[in-house]
Amino acid sequence: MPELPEVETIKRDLQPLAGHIVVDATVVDPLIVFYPPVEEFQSQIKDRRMLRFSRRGKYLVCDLDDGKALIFHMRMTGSLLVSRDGPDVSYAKGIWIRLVLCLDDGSRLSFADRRRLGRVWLVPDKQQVIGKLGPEPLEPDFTADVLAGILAKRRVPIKALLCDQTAIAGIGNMYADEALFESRIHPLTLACDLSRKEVARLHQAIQHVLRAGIAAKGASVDTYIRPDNTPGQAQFEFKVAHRLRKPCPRCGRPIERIFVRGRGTYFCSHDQPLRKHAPRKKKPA
DNA sequence: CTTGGGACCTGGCTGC
DNA sequence: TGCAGCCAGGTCCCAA
Repeated sequence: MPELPEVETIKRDLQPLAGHIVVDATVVDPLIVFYPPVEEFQSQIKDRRMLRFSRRGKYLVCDLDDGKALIFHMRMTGSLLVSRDGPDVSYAKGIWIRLVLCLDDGSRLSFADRRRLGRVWLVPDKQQVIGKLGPEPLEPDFTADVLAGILAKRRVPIKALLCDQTAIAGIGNMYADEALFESRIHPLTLACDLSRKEVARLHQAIQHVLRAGIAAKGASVDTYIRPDNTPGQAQFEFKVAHRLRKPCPRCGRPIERIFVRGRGTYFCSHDQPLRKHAPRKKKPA
């Protein structure tokens, strides 16, 4: 499940491809090309130079020399793979290649996606795709005050809000659970009920778990793999995510799993207690 | 504004 | 052993 640290790792791994030209494109599975229609996609991407790779939330953006942008979203099981010599990656066992871009140096950039939920766009204006995203949690302007502003008045479980891409970009199920554990906040706490102290702790924790995830090159749970076909290591550092019934690193009690807005949520009910909602202030008459 | 459900997908897992 | 059915969760969309 590529989230911000995984997509950031992919982006960094793809930097060597910047400056290369797409000499041919093969859409193996038309389903993943969301825009434009497949024939147009294939003709429009051909002979374009890839200028630079960037990341916005969980989206990977490649600016092209004609002003358009090639955008990928991995959703649950997507990955980008670079192959230079040797057999085509599409022959590797357990890899589901949906799109292959052949580059001018003979290498290939392939989009693989087991569950076919991933998406690829080729658009003149990238804002069409990434325009509604919330702030980047690792940018300097994402301060504790900014986070407090996002949480204020939102009567939504904090876990759900952390995963809302229009509120904050890039956080998904795994890193939301990790950030809430680190800041000792129960996932069902309403966002508007968090104290100033808790918001400050959460802000710290969000940045810490994301940076740690990037440093470990992402978490290889399920199918996430780096473009060079090596796994990330962040899953070994998780304290609660995907650790059902394993001991809490703080208190030793078993990690539990509940559902918050339909999403499996791992946490420690002892270290992340649910306190009563703050009394709602009555408006002066 | 918020919640809930379904839809999209497939392979790994569970249970009979 | 085989097979049906459940489950994972990012995003969108519709209904209440």
